[in-house]
Amino acid sequence: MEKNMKNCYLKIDNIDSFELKDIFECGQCFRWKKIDENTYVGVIKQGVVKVEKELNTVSFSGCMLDEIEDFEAIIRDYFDLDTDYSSIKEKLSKIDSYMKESISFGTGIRILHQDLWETLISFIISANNNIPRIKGIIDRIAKKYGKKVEFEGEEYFLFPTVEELKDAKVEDFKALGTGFRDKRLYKTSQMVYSQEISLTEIESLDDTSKMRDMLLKFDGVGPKVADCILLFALKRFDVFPVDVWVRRVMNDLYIKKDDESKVSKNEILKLAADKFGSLSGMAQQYLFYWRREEK
DNA sequence: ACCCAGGGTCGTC
DNA sequence: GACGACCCTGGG
Repeated sequence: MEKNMKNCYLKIDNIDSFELKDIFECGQCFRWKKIDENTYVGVIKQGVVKVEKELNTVSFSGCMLDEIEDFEAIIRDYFDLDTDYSSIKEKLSKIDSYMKESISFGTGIRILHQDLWETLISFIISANNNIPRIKGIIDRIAKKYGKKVEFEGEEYFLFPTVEELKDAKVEDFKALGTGFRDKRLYKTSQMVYSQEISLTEIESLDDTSKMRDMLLKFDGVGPKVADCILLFALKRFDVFPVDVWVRRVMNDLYIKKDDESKVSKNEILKLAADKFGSLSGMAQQYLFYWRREEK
């Protein structure tokens, strides 16, 4: 282990609504790896974390930056442990039988509270892309620019800080296999570094639509990516990111047009707002995961 | 070998 | 406000 890292450990008993597969494979995050059914290892902002679940007990073993003071606080925040998912699921289940079924499928989902900078870059990469490739690109960025951490005999790389990524040029991004997203990643990195748009300021806002307006100023951030950032990094549970899968599931279940590409986004958003209201983001994750995983 | 789609966005008309 | 282009990779 490196000198400026330290080992941390936390065990939580009687945990509710917490299934590893549901949390890590519902499409919200890209840096968690399955070791076996009961074990995942991932890289978060402050270090490498191994999560193991046995019955209703979850343990977290971390190799974390020395500067962190409260491992438990970091874990509780990242895994959204202070939100009552039982009551959310209960409310959503009452809406209709489709919600009930999607929730019973993804009953252990939690919306992670991920780092804003990392989420911004990750979801710019996600545009017109598939999940395995997105993961590969992020891994290569981390390996080239991020800090190396050794944990249980394996090498991991933290996602690079703004400072660590500021010298990456368009060609550097291109060389990592980002394709046409190279310019967007470069521009956005520069905008963040120069504080042309301040991430700290975005985080300090409480109005969701003002946050969205600021996010939309970054190159490569359109409505869908902005909503994903709002949901996965800024804990705005009222947003409803619409992608091909969500369009598909919403059309199949509720709108029922012959050609799903003819369904307007506004139609979907209106329906979601009416049905799910302030819990739209949660509903979106259950539906997305259900539709993608369930054949 | 060929075609298609993937957690969309951008530039142009 | 609609429409095509876009890097690359895996799967049919």
